[in-house]
Amino acid sequence: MTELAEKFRRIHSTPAYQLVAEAIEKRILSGGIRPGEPIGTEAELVKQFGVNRSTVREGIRLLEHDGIIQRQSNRRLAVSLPHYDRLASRTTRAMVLHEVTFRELYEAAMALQLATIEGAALRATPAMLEAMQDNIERTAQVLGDAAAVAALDSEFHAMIGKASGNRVLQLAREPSDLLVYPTTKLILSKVKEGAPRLLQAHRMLLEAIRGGDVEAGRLWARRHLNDWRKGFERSGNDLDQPIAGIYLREGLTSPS
Amino acid sequence: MTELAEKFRRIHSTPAYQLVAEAIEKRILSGGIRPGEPIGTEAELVKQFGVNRSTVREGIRLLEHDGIIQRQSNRRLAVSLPHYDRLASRTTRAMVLHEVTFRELYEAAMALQLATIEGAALRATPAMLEAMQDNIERTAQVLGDAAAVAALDSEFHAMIGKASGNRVLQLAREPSDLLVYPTTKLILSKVKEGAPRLLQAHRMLLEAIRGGDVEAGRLWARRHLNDWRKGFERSGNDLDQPIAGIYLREGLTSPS
DNA sequence: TGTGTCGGATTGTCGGACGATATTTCGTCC
DNA sequence: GGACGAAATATCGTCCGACAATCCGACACA
Repeated sequence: MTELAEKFRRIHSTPAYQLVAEAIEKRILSGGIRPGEPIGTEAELVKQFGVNRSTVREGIRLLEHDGIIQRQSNRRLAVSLPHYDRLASRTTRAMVLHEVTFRELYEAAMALQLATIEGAALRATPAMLEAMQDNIERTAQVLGDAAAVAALDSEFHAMIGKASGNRVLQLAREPSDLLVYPTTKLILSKVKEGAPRLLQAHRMLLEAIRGGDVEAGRLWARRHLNDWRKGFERSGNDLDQPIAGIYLREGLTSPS
Repeated sequence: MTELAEKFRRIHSTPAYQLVAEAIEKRILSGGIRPGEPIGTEAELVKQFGVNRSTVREGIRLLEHDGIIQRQSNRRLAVSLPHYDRLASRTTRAMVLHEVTFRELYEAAMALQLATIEGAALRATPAMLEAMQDNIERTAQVLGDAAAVAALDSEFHAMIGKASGNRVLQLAREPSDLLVYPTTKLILSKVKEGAPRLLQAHRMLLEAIRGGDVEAGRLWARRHLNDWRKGFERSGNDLDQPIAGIYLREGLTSPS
């Protein structure tokens, strides 16, 4: 090959449907259309952009998929706030495909939990505390049922996330949670003393949050997650295995 | 209306294009088709699913948008690993729409930075260290240019992320980084002593990582981010303002 | 070996169409 | 005049068929 004196930028023509999506997205992000406001029917967009309806449809599908627009009961399109679940499940998918290991998950979850607990201890509202208390009571009543306890555990941690009052943290945590807590069911069904320990940890966490005791919160969060790790290993799993296997076995969590 | 004794679950037929997307996605996630392998042409998918090409196209657009399939030079569709940037920019977008505040960002970034530094101190490879050293030297040479320093700062932190060897952490961090570091430019151009302090922090961080000194790493990461916060406030901004404003003013970072 | 040409395959875009639903309009009846 | 129900309308999901642009591979040619 002869050496190129001047390198040319790679030619890249953007297809029309992407331009449509980007145009709408830009308008939304810049605040031109606020969440809840209608975005116009397909026919109107066809007229405005001067492209075929098929093209418009391919474009809006992308935004719809991202959750920044939504069809309301009218069937008309309206701007909406993307819900966390949606993003989390995407990220989770990426993690599966990238074959990240449980160790990576554990490490990240630890950092995020500690920060979340801290936020919750400082900012939890009485209503949140009450909801968590309720969750704990329900957990106590189904202590023998691994699946039920796992589900309540997941709910409990989601509550802490909400109570932290930090949506960035919540957004960062959710994908990991989506992977960590499903394995809890697996662990609880194999490790007998798991459920009582989990309940005890939840109780102490709530107490710490209620008292605004950051240090106690961090301590128990650490213990709680370490319990998870020990249980994970004791139930015959290796922290360095990729998450894909278990994740698939447990079934995909597809939020509609 | 007569009262319904039994409430029926709301009927909800999933549109065909979504079914197409889900079917392909499931096959990919379960490992049926590995990254790099072709997925078939549109015509083939039309035959297999028994729906119209328009419908197939709407379906594959979604997966293509998520980055789990890609068109290769053949124009044929192939499975691919979703790149982090793509997810990060989605998440960033969500943060803007949800009007999260800089304080939330700061808090989350702090937790994630500390964890990342820790991982990097334990696992950074010589090649990564060298790249970081190079970044520092380049930074020293453009110390007067706020934009250049900010870009190199962003690069430096991306390197730490990679060096941490924890992809979950990286995935969690990237969206915050995408929002924190752009504001660095703003800060550096208003706070004179910012650039030298930033450089100093980078030097100490690298030293800590090189020496595997976790505590020093955490210390300097904390200082570094606190500098960012102080600079942010000193340049006339309020931590409790939503990120939307500045983010838009600085322009959208649209990858690809 | 490197270059022009041709045919087939595939995609991006288009125009038009139909049935199913939800919304609106409007006439009827009290 | 207002409530009610039916008809007209709007909108979406899906389908069909079509065309140009582009890419790939093969083949001839220098």
